[in-house]
Amino acid sequence: MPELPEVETTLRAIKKFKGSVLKEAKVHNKNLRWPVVDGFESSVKEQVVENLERRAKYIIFKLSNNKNIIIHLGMSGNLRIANNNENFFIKHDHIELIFDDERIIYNDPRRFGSMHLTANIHKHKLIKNLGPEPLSENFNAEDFFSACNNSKTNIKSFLMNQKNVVGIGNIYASESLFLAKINPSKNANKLDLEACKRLVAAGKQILEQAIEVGGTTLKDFYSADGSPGYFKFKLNVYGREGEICNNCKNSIHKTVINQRATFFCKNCQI
DNA sequence: CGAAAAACCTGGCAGC
DNA sequence: TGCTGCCAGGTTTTTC
Repeated sequence: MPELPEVETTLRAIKKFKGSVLKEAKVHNKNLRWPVVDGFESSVKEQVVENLERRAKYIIFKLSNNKNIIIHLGMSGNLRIANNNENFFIKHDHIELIFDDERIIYNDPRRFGSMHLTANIHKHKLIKNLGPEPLSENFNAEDFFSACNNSKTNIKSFLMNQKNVVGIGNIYASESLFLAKINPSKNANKLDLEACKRLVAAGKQILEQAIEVGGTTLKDFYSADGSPGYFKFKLNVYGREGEICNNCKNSIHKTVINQRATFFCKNCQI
């Protein structure tokens, strides 16, 4: 389910566990994208969750023993909250993080996600090479423009590369490029500063709006299949092949870039 | 080295 | 009803 807004929405839903004691973890299936380390359960047992934060698409639990749990949801992962008096499992519930009254359940059919334990977040291999947060000042037109200049790939792949900016996945890449009126196949090094300004602004706007509507789904967070996500966000191009462009009334086209479905308007996006 | 393709998995759906 | 093939919101690993 996750691009950055969905991860952020998930984080906000579980933020209430900050300050709580993680009584116990149960790993039912350790075979995720990478195996959950041996000793995970004993390492996190009875630790206070001192902070809950997000970096890129990773959710990070800071524990009182100075260890950190890192969670990535992959393509199909989600977290949900369940009451401990409901002994309710569904297929692909892999890990439980159990608190006094409630527990957080990690479910992931495709197991592209993962859960890690590390002492130093910033040295972790999945974290250390990440690019700027899209909603921060570190993601700005000037720096993005100079990075684009040094790239030979197309702008859509460039935008989805987490070294250049984090959090933008396949859906919001198409949506951002539509809003910025840039053709997804265009070489990154062909973008001028004005185009970069539009794209950076578009990316921030899309992500902020998606987070905003994601927040409205929080009330559904308890239901097993009520995962917050894309269904509330109004998409201009993604999944709309053959439909009418909301801007110019030509039809939306679909192509494949880097093995990923890509949607755009040939008329609006130059 | 950077860029492009393959790989990791399961489930849902269209088409036969 | 099956069965088959294709598609899916990510990112690492392998190949060129």
